[in-house]
Amino acid sequence: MNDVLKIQTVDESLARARRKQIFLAVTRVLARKSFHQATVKEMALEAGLAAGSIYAYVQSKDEILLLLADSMVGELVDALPEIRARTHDDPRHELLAIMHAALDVIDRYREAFAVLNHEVRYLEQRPQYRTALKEILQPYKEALAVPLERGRALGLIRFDDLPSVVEAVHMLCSGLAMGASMLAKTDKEVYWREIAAMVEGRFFDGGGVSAEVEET
Amino acid sequence: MNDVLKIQTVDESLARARRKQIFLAVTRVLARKSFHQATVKEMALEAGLAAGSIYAYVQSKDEILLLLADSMVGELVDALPEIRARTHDDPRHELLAIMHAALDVIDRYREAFAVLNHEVRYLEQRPQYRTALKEILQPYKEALAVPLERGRALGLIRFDDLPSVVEAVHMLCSGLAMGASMLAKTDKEVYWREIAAMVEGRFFDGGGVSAEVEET
Amino acid sequence: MNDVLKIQTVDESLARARRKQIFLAVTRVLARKSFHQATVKEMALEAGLAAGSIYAYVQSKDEILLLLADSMVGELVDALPEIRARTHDDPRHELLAIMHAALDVIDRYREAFAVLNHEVRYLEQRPQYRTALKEILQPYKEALAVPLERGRALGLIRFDDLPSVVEAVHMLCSGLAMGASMLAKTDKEVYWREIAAMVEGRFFDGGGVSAEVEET
Amino acid sequence: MNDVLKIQTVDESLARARRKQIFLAVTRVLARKSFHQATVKEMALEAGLAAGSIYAYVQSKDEILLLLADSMVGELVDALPEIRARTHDDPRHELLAIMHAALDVIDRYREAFAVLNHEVRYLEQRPQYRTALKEILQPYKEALAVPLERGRALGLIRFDDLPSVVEAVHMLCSGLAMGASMLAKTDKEVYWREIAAMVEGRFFDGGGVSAEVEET
DNA sequence: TATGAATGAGTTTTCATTCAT
DNA sequence: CATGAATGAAAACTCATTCAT
Repeated sequence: MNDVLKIQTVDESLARARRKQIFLAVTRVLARKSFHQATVKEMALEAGLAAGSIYAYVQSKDEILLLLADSMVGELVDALPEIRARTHDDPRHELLAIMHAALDVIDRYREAFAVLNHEVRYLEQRPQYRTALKEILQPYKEALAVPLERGRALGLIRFDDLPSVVEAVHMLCSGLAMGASMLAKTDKEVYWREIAAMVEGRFFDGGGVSAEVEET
Repeated sequence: MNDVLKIQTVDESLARARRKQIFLAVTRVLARKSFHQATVKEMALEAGLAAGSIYAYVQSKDEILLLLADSMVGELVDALPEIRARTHDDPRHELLAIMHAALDVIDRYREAFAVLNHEVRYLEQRPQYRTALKEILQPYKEALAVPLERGRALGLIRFDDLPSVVEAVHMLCSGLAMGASMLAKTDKEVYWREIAAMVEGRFFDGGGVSAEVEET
Repeated sequence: MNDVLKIQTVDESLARARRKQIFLAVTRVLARKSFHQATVKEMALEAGLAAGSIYAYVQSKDEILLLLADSMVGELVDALPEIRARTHDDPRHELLAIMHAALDVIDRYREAFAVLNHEVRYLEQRPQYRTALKEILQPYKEALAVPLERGRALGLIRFDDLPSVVEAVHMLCSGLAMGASMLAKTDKEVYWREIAAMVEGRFFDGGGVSAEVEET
Repeated sequence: MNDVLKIQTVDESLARARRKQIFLAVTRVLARKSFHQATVKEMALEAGLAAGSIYAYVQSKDEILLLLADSMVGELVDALPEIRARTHDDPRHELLAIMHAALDVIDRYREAFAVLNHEVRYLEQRPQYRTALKEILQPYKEALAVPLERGRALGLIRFDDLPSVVEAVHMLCSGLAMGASMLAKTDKEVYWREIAAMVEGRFFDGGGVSAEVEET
């Protein structure tokens, strides 16, 4: 959980549970309605809270979007240790595994992500949200940076500006995920396999890990 | 202009002009704000109309989205005669040219299209809008069907279900356009060239018109 | 037609026809909707006029109610010569015949009268309308006054304050008409017959009854 | 309080109090203005609520009319136990006493009733309101049915179709009340005495309870 | 912390009225 | 006089947010 969303909490673990509750509830609501059609009350009730109680975890309706982003990044970050253990410090494997994990999260919370992806445009126009979002995405971007940096150190990949490469990888993930969500299940698998190959080719000048990725 | 949006006006040419005014105004507003942040009043004023006057051309705020779709399809349809003249009944050329024109329209009204693309999900949940949208998109889909049908007649392309191929082509266009809008100008050109090749390969099993398309 | 509703008119007979048109149209509309649910446009169109044209005959929506009253009184007044000829200056006959004619008019334009009867409360709270209404009803009340006065001159009826007796007779008519409109056709005939007897008894034979009436 | 008007409140006793507040406030407002001239805000403020708060107790402005009906019927129903105790199961006494109580309620909330009586026409054209109104009036009509049924069982009164007799009695009450509201206090007493006699004569073929009724 | 009634600013929408043609 | 597009004031209604309990 990111600092941005920490509000005075006596019992941090309870708060964590509540935020998860809210996140899942909002996800469910967004499968039925747009963010603007959905009311705060509706989301609170779906989360098992009273109308006003959600404001103990979020300062405004718009901040619910930040909570969404934070929760998704949280799920991804939780998966990192296992990924790192599994990929044995191989930067190529690690990058692809992280991307795959990201795609999984996005696909799992498809509607919420779609909404988030759309609303982010307008959120970013307000400095406060721009900053908050940046902070929330930080751990995710750092996770992507690790294998990229190591790959550069090992001479497997060449680039000057780390942030922009990270950004490119991220956009690739979200773009793909959104595109993929329009396709049928089988196509999706094929699609991702191609993507893996493409990423590998684009960023690492060939290699052969893509075949393994799909199994994960 | 589609029947769906005809309201009460007798002087159709005035109404046509007003709708265009509104369309352009809304496009401008959506470059600044989300559809839900923007008020009807704001859009009306931007169009040079008084707050309530927009309701002579649209029955509700949501119907403004239909007007957007209708106007975009209108621009595309207006370009068809020239395309048909230029492509001399060559189905491959014609299909690609229409797709290119569609991408142009989408790119020209980028923000409006992004909004439309997002809101359509919710619009389609309401039967009245679902029907209206279908009617509005009809001419565009028919335009795509023409070269596909002719291609099939000439044995250049093989498929059973026309509507689903049309749908696939359409999704390709809108998906690409949305993806492309995230990229820089130069990348976009490359992107489209690849697309053209891909479409050609996918739908016509090889050929060589993609190079010409990009010049258009 | 009463002065109150005369607006600058080049051709008075055309204007008269238009007012009748409007009156009948409004009557038809009020059979379907309440005065407040009905729009000025709707009433104008029903009368075969364009939305704004009705304002050449009426200064505001509320004034349409005056037009209604004026038209009804007009129909009654038009019937007077025939009534007078028929009743040969017999005050009892004449009074009853006028009341009957009034009931006919009210019954013919039932819905319009019901609306008028309801709205009059609020109309009368505004001095301008109070005055206008008074003027409009003037000819009708004068018509009632004639047989009453003659009856008094002939010693058939005794009262001091003419206006309050007229008012009482008028309230009897409108009250009866409204009550009668709830009853079935046959009952109505019986009802009116009883009324006629009652009026005659009350005003012309009863002696002391008239004294009570004027106090009300 | 009828189910039709139950909205979202758990604390029913608070809601009950609020509805009474609103009822009385609206009654006061309708003494000054027509239902259509009065704004929802005005009625809410008169009830000591903020502009939007009234919508926690009523779903639309029109539903305020249902609340009026419901409150009036409520007052009548509250009076029933006492009436039944007082009339010792004498159907004639009981029917007249209920009618008298109904007339009292109508007279107490004269303006509100007049408005209701007028608007009901239009309300009943919409099925939802028609049903709701029926439900609201149910207890009142049942109350009238009791003595009528018992009277029939005792052979004091003869009829085939209970509902239409109930309807007739109800129309008598409301018609009378509306007519009576035009008259001065003293006349009213006389009027009611006559009514009682009439009802008794009409429904019970003679008897002598009318004299007692007026004292109540 | 949790609740949910109350708030009132903000939006959509309607429509009586005006006025240039 | 007639028209009907345009106006904009006014109203109903919604709902994010607050706060006393």
